Amino acid sequence: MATIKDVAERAGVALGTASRVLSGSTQTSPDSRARVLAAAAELNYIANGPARALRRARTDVLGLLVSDIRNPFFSELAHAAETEAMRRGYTVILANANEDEAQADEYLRIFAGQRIDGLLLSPQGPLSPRLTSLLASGMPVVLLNRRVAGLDAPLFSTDNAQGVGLVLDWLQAGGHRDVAFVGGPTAMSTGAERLAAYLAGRESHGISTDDALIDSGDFLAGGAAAAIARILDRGVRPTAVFGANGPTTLGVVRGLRERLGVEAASRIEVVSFDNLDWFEFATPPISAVRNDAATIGRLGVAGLIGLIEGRDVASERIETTFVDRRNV
Amino acid sequence: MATIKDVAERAGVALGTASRVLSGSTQTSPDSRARVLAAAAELNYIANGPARALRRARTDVLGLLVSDIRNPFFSELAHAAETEAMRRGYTVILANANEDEAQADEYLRIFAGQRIDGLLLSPQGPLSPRLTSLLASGMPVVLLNRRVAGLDAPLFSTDNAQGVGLVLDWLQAGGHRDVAFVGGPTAMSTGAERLAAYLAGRESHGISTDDALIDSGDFLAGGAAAAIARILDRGVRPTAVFGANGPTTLGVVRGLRERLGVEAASRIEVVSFDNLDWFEFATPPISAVRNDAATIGRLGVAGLIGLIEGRDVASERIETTFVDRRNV
DNA sequence: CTGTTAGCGCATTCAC
DNA sequence: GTGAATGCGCTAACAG
Repeated sequence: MATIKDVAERAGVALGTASRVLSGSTQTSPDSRARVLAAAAELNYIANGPARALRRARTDVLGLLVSDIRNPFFSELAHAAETEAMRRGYTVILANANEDEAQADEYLRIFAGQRIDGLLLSPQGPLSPRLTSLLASGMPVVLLNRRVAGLDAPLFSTDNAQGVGLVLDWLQAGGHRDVAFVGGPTAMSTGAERLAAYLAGRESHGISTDDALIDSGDFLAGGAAAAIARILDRGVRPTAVFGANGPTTLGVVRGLRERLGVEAASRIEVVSFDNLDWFEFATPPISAVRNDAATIGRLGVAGLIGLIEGRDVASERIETTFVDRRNV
Repeated sequence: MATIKDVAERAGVALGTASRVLSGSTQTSPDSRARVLAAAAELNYIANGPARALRRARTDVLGLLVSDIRNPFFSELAHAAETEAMRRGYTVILANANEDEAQADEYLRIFAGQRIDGLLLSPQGPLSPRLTSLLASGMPVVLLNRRVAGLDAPLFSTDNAQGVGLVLDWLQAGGHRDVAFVGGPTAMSTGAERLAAYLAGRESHGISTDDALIDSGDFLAGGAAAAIARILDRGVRPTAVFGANGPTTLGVVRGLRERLGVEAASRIEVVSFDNLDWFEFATPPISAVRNDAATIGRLGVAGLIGLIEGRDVASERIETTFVDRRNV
């Protein structure tokens, strides 16, 4: 692999000059500039990132820690974040915490070792010691969609209350009274906020306040199926079910069909936070809050770069829209 | 951030001793070992990756270039690859080519700059100059699922012919004669192989050889919907449709419903290469080849590490299984 | 077993 | 505007 020294030799200039041409801001003569560029092209020169990072004390790499890349919300977010980062000259390292705190911590260690310039974090749980020490070391951090107690960083997140409001309006318009709610872990701000907004708004939307209709899973299909089963076990018979995120709604539909059979399940309307490809094919079609992962990813990266460059960055709430599939 | 020098000072040993304890293979006295470890823990020492990489001329980082992380096949693959890599002491940098050659090339450049130790590649198209020069520089590479002409690297891929065989058996068992096939780009080996296997086997499985029933999209929903529309425009009326990958099947179902209406579409059986969460909810349920992305990712990483460590690595075909949802 | 030293590739400082 | 020299943090080679 060619080094900058090789380039300089071939161009007949000193190493410093080559460096200035290739990455420096300082002026260089048109002549040496042309010769260095030519030499670099001929040698197929690509600067050694680690060496550059060592010298400059920055890597132009951002770390993105999400809970599960297999969740379409996060894969869309990751995709958008990566695109935005690349556009701005940064590279993203993606890590999956698997909704597991220990693994999240391990990745934070790896990120620290790689000397990332900043961290995009969708936290799994409370503030870990490693995260605390990362913050203490001055690492720029932005939060994606989930808040964490004790961490004062800009947050880019869905407007959960607004999204739940759209669902409540839709439920009311459909004349539902007995509505089951399957939420996520209340330890996550997303889970807590969606539940809180639902509880706060149900009465004014003509929805039963019977708490037998409320249960929570783990924001994954398995936990949600178990939650809807528990609700049905209490003897209540909802006419509609609200799943608080994409995987939850998947589990809800599975659970309803297993428990009640396909026929009876098809008489229950399902509505979801997070809009998935297949909702249009369900029986009946599933209406949903469109949760704009791409915007969150894009704004998160922009905010993080702002932080890295020393600017003030404010949190942002991203509005949702609603996809009504009731009468299509 | 503490350096190894700080650790050595605090432990009262020389820099070299600290290095040996922290990452060296050579023996050190239990005493210095304990003191260095204690000092490192107290200082919250995390080795500077770039400096280490510079000196060792390796980064312990693998690059993974996929075509679209939003495709569940790849997000599952990426997840498995990342987990396996971490288990073996490597970090993965994930890049999305967006099914775009120029972007793929740009990422190869970034990978080269980061001095990754090896590359997991799911190629987009033909051999680009940059890929050629990467290979020429001795970069270890394994191919995931897609072959590329002129590149002789170990390939870890689905057994496409075997998977298509399972579909053909299932179609025959269902008594289908008029079957539409919606494939992907034949420039991709995946697309070409699935089509070839289908064409080769259809006659012996009692399926019409009318080529009006065959068309191809881009392995994305949009292209597939257009392809099934073209097929219907030719006046043929299939009783079953075979979608050659997950997004394709999504597009097929959309296209059928748009074109024929929900009622008529529900009388057409759909079968898919790649098994998606929602197939059980479709009307009628969609049977599918389970394409084991996780195994491909895991074996790919294992193979790549083998290459990096100088071992011989053989290509592997991963068998598929079939999820029959016809009579559930 | 341990201390000392060189140098990985680069950006940058200091002379000129 | 350019050349020479320095050192980022670390590992490995060498000498003891």
